[in-house]
Amino acid sequence: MSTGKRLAKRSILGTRVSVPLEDGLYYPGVIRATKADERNQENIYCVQLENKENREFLFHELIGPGFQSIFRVKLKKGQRVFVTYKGREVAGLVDHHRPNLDQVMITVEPSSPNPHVTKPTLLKKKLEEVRLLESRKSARLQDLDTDYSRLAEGQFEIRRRPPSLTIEVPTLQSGRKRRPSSTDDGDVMNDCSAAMVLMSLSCSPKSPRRSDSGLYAYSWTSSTSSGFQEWDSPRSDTRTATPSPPSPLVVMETVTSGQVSDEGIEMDETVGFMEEPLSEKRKTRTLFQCTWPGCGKQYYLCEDVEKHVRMRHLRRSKTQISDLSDDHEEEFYYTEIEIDHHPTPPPASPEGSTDSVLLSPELANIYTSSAPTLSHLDMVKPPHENPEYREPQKEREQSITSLTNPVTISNFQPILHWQPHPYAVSAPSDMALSPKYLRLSPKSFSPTIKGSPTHRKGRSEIRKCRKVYGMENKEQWCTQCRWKKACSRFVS
DNA sequence: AGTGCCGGGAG
DNA sequence: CTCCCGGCACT
Repeated sequence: MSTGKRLAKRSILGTRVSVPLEDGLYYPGVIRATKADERNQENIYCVQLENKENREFLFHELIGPGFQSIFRVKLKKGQRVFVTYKGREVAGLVDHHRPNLDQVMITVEPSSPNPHVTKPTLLKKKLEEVRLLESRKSARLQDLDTDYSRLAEGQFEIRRRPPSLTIEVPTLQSGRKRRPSSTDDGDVMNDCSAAMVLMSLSCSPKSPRRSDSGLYAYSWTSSTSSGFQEWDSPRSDTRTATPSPPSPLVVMETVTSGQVSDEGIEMDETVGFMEEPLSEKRKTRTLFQCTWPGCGKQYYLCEDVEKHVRMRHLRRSKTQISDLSDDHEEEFYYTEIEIDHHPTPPPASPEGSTDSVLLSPELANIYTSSAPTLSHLDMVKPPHENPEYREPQKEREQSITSLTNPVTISNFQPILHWQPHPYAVSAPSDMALSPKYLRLSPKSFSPTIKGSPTHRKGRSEIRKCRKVYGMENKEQWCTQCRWKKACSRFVS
């Protein structure tokens, strides 16, 4: 039953974003104007900083709803961030960010307006729980706070989960308590401008790689002539000979247990962080896989894969390696993967002794991207199969469709559902998630992934937020979907 | 059983 | 209004 109606779109102007300044830190600002840069096929955004200064940025530099995801960023020490602590937002400074562990250590000072912060507190958060922008809270959220105030004296905050962006699953569904996601205020922008904006990304994915830091983790391009290595994918029927961004793939299923670590550092010590639920529930084996395009080497040990990335792909000499102890750039180029009951051959040994790749990149990709369940691959359906998908932003269409090599998306497509790991949610998958972008190259979405058993027509092919983003990324759903209303994003 | 979303209730 | 969800149609 389709209402056939779409929500009105809102102007991108006024959108709050985070922008990188010279010190490598991100600062809040508001988009005041945009202009097209034809040569780059990329919009230029004029952003007004808090000090009223206006600066210009390219799309890919902006972090915010509809723009780049925070997952793309490696947070620097001293970065001001916002997290939810015991039901209320607090501001803190990043102490250390370990992308590979999806771990951000944040110091929160008692000066924070959050009454729960009575002493300097070190919080361990997952990146997805970290916001660069302060939330504008609804009254409801505040109400929730009072509840917490009453309850928080004891251990209740453990039972009543602190709000978080974390992918929530059934527990939150019960009762009528609002999911107090503080991203809510960004949702409008998500819905309204993501398509346009992500599209813009798709046009110029040539993110400049900053040499000084890992601010831009990815340096990739959609052009086959980019000099990037190519996947030597056997899926020859599609144009998969595509340079793929070093797409850090995901494996970890949504794990929300990290939340409880809101208690601060003491508690953090006692809280199993991520690995526990998975390894317990399933007989899985954790491997570390290089996500550099065309590589896919796997190692048992984290340090091995880091070494591999540094030396082989980042081309750093040993002396450099020692210099870069705080750089951690290599962390962007590998991911943990878990293999379910899979007769995997023994992983490669550390760099140097053998270079054999355990799995072909493609195979590895599949495992990685869909380790939780291969069967979900069949959910990933090309947008063109949604006959009624409409374009909100006509004016962008031309430049987009002129993209010669949109195939890249197909490489990301499989990861879509498995975003829990922040690095998998970064730009590439955002692009793929964008309806606009999806429409670009329908052919590239042909179900080349094996293990897609169904090709049934009809309802199952309707792309709705739940299907596209999955339950675990409910915060990315359009508002309508979250309210169990007719989807406004994938209109059908 | 899973999904989409209407209709309607709570606040 | 916003947010949430029971329940039904549909697959």
